[in-house]
Formats: sequence, C-alpha cells, structure tokens
Amino acid sequence: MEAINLSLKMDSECDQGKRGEENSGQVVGDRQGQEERGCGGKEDQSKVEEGTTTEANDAGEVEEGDEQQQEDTSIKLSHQQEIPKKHELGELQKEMNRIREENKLLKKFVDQTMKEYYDLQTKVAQVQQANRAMDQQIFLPLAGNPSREQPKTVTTNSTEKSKDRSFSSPLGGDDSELELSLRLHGTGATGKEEVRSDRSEETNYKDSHQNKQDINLTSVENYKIRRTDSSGVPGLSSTVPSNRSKTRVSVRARVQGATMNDGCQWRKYGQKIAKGNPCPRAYYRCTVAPGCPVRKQVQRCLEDMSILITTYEGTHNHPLPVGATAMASTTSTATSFMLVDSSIPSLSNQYNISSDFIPSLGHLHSSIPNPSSSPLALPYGASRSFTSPTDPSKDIVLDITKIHCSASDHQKKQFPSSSSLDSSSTPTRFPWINPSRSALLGNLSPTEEKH
DNA sequence: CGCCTTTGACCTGCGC
DNA sequence: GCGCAGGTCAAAGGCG
Repeated sequence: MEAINLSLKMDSECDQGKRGEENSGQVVGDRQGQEERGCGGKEDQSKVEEGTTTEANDAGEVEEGDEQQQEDTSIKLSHQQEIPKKHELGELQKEMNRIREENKLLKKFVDQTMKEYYDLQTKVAQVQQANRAMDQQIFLPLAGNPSREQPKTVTTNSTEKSKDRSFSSPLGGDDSELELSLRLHGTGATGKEEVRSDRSEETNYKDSHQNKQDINLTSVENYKIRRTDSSGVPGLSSTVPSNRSKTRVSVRARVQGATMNDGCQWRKYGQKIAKGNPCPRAYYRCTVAPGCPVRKQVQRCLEDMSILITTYEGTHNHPLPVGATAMASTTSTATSFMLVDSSIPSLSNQYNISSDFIPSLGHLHSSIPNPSSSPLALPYGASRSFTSPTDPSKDIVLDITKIHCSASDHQKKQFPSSSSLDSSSTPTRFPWINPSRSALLGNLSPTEEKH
C-alpha cells in the first residue's frame, strides 16, 4: 500500500513542481527515479486522500508539459505512455480510498466492540450480584420448609419420565425449580454448599425421590437416573455416556494459549480430532480434589483459530481457589444468566433483560419446560448458540468474542454511564465485585495469554 | 519419583 | 445389526 501511495503521489506532485529537473535529461515517467528524488512520505498519503481531483489536475498538466517539450521525442513518448498509466493509477486511487474508508469503519467497529465488551463485563457483574440477592430472597422462605433444606437435591418420582420432564414439564412450578437448580450451581462456587459429586447426586436422588416438589432435574441428573435404572448398577453409569446429556457451558474467548486460565488445576486425559474440525479437542479433568467430576473440553474454533472454545461440565465437589471460583461461578452461572426469569420483576425490570435483544433465544426455549413462564434472556451484547450435535438444547455457549452491533443503542438507553468506563482499569471499574470476580473478568479478557 | 502428556484401544450412543 | 463419532481409559514416555 505504501509503495502505491508513493507512486501515485509522484505522478501528481512531481509533475507540478519538478518539471524542470525532469527536463534535464531523465525520462519522464520513470517513477523509480522520481521516488529517489524524494517525493513521498506522510504528505503523500494525505494528498492521495484527495483522489480524483488530483488526478484531473495531473492530466491537464501533462498536456501543458507536452507543448513545452515538443522537441524532446523521448519525453513525448513517455507522456503518451503515461496517460493510460494515470488512468490506471486513478482507478487504484479510487480503490485505495475505498479501502481506506473501509479500514476506518473497521477501526470504529473494533473500538465499539471493545467498548461493548467492557460494558458487557459490567452487566455480568451486575446480574451476578442480582442473582446473589435473588438467592437470598428465594432461600429464606425455603429454609422453613424441611423438604427443601437441601435444595440441591436431585429428585424425581419416576425415572422413566425423568428425561421427558426436563423438556416438557407439566408442572408450572418445575420451571422455577429448574432455574433454581441451575442458579445454585453458580452460587455454590461462591461458598454455598457445593460439595457434590456424581455419586452423591444419585444417592440424593434415591433418598429424596419421594418428595415430589424437589424436581430440580437438570439434564445431567436425568441421564444419570436413567442410566442407573436401566443397568441397576449405579457405578456402571459413571463414565462416558453420562456426559453426553449434561448441560454444558461453553465459553468462547479469544485466547492465544493452549487453554484458558480459569484458576483450576486440570489434567489432560484425552485428545481427539473431532469430525469437521482439524483442531484436536482436548479433554481435561479437574485435579484440585480427587473424584471431582468436573471436566472440560478445549478446542480451537474452526472459523477463527484465535477463539478457544472451553466447555465445562459438572460441578466441583471441593472449595475452589479464588480464580477458579470466579470462573466456575461464571461458567455455571452462565446457565442462570440465561435463565433470568423475567417473571421476577425486580430483576427483569432492573436490567431490562428481554429476549427481544437476542433473536437466537428461541432455541433456548425449546430446552426449558414451559418457556412461557420461564423466558430466557442474555444481556444484549453477549450471544449464545448451541453446538452439541447430539442434543444442542443442552449446550449453553457464552460467547464473549463478539458483541451485537446493535447493542450499543440499547446499552446507551439502559446503562448510560457504562460506556464511559475506562477500559484500561478493569479491576477498579467494578467496585462491587469481589476480587475473584475481577479476576474472572481478567481471565475472560480476549487478549490475555493463558497458561 | 510423581505428575503430566501422548496416544492407541476400547466403550457407548446414535443414525441408518 | 452395523458403522461412525464422541468420549474415556490406561499404558508408555517425558519432564522437573
């Protein structure tokens, strides 16, 4: 590009100001020679911006120059050759101007995207804070109900119906139960009761399945229950298949390292090349505590190799480090993030969250019982999609690599001050966030080097 | 020596 | 029932 800029500038400026030097014997049109005489630099680029106007002036001056140099046949010949060249250069100038404008637009888009990204972080923190407040409101009345002293309990009264229930619950109350269960996963990472393993889930299920109200089934438990009953031996269901129906949370982030640093300790136990993506998919298991059921898959995005797709499954059965708490909180609360029930006026009104912002939310409705009573929403700017080939409805993708273009409009209306945040001071931008959440935001930074 | 990664084999679910 | 693909296991080797 720079070389083209220089040559274009030479045609216009050197024809005007340095005609005399050219008459001293050098062939006009020898652009290399012109460049060597020093017409170029930043001034060239600014003048090229003017585009066709300069080109028109050049054409007129070329004719005038021909009259003055009629006897110099070599120069005349070179000018004849220059006319089509200038026409071609004019086309190139137009093309350059067009590309330059596109670059400006792209720069603006990148800036806007970064702004919206940080604004999204703000809203994530706000919703998480609201979720904590909502948890307190929800569990206070529940505490008086003996049957709900362990709201994390997995229960159902019919294993054969468990799978169907997760998709089409006949009970309106199940919706809130599902939402509650998912939210618990998130809050558990912040210090609430989270000690829970696959086996304990099954045990809890058996112990409390008579309580019809405790239908906190996620697809994870649904599958486990189904497997346990079919085989009669719970231990046999502890391996591969159980993960296929788990509700998984995927985080798409621009990470240059091999994995995303989420604060946990992971041990790689397998690697596969999935069909359709030449990038190998790595399988990690949490090694913070023995027997921790949490696993994650890491794979590069085929479309954009800079995007790392990290899929988390399960719930930690151990206290988490600060950084891991932040990540686990967000990945698991990403579920509750999208299960923000607009029937809760305090939350839905406070954040003005509506599925109207996310056209793709219609997919999510299919995975939730009675969607009319449990609308799902994402903060605008974050996008979600489903990737599971087996059961896409169970995958929740938190895409922090891109933000809706139209989000800024909504954003300005709903969070007028958010866009004024200084992007260079992330930790101080969220005074209400505990250090772990600030760390999370740092972890999710698109530009951070991982591990 | 312990932990981790690598990698081929194996298991399971699913679609045809 | 068969083949395919995803997911996991476990032995082997590397590394600090």
